[in-house]
Amino acid sequence: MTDTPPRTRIQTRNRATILEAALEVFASRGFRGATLDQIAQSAGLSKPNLLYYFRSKEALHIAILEDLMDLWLAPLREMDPEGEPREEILRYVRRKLDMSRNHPRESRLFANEILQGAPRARSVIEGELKTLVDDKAAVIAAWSAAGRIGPVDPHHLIFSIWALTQHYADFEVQVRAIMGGTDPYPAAEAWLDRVFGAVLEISRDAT
Amino acid sequence: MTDTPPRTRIQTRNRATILEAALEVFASRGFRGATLDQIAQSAGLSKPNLLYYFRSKEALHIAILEDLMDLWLAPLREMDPEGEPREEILRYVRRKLDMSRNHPRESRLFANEILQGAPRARSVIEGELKTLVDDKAAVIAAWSAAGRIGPVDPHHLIFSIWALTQHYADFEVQVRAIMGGTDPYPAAEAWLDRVFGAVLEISRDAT
DNA sequence: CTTCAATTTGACCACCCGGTAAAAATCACG
DNA sequence: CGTGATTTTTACCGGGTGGTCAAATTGAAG
Repeated sequence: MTDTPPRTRIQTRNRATILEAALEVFASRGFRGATLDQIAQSAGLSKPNLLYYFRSKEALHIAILEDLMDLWLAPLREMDPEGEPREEILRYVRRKLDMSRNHPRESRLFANEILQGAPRARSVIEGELKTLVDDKAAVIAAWSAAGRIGPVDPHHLIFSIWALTQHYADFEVQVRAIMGGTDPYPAAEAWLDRVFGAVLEISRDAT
Repeated sequence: MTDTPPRTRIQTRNRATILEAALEVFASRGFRGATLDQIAQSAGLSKPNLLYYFRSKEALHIAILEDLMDLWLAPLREMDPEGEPREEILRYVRRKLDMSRNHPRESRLFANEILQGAPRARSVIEGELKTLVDDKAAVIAAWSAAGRIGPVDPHHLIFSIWALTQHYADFEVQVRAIMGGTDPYPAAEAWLDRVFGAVLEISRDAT
């Protein structure tokens, strides 16, 4: 599974440079749209030299995807079953929105992969991701059943958080075209707080 | 601007077949990822024959995009300033979710285009789309100011509707991986009703 | 300075892909 | 059936792209 990790300083440095460059190019052009020449040039290396570090374009893309998943799932992992439900969920929303703001390329790369049918990430999604989501969905369901938050469909709540937060990164061009020069994130943060605040509210006509 | 419309029966039939095939392929592989051979084969034509109907790959993609926009914007256009605010918005949500359900390929094609920075749709987005959105946002803002719905940020409300509904089409692979074999749409419909119902609710601590 | 391994380069290749040209086949119509 | 326009096919091309290979260069260590 895990091949021998990079050894020398040159290896670690160059692998990092390549991954950074590849993230940029893959995110903005998609897998097929990206070329090894572009990535190599953006990394300041020659194409054969790049291929010395990563066996193939595919291997490079997979490496990025693997690096990505930890970062990507961290906010959901941090959701604490022992915490205050409403606060935990709202924090997750904020952390996820921060991801869109601070890592838009990662978001777009991931979106690209899913859009194409997840040809290279399918196993992670059906495995690690699904497990984590089911796990946290159970937590949320318990909170809901205990009346500590309003009645929610846990899975669809999670989908909503993903959709709403990632939208600002994935559809950035559209958002910016409509909002003009303004930075959308401050308003988005307030808005998402309001949306999920309202959804988690315990129904007023409860006893 | 508009070139001479198709004349003969063969033209209309074949153009339609090609557009259908191209929608399929572009949606699932992206612009760069799609090949003319795939599209031609999927349409049951030879590549040169396809190029007899559309001058280039780019022209074909643009033609699809143009066809798409009317369909895509129809639900928002239908939002009636004279209608009952809450009902109008909730209907828009439902219509948009129906779009994801019945036209997932169109949704993914569009998502692909935006993700890549809207190289071929930029003008439509900055023009037609922005105008429409600003228009409807003003309507929503008026409703909100009149106290007929809760206080909302109209633009971000619209973004939220787009994000939540399109998510089920664009990230279908992920949704299905997590939900298993179940059709997500029935639950999604109920959930989105609940989400936007809660958001539009007039604050309980109003006088 | 030597020496061996790690790294980088330059030259190259086979394949794919968008697009063209021109001949061949088909169609519409009198 | 004849004829001119429309449609389809066959053969082809040039550029781009992922990937290879062997030689050259550089780095680490005694």
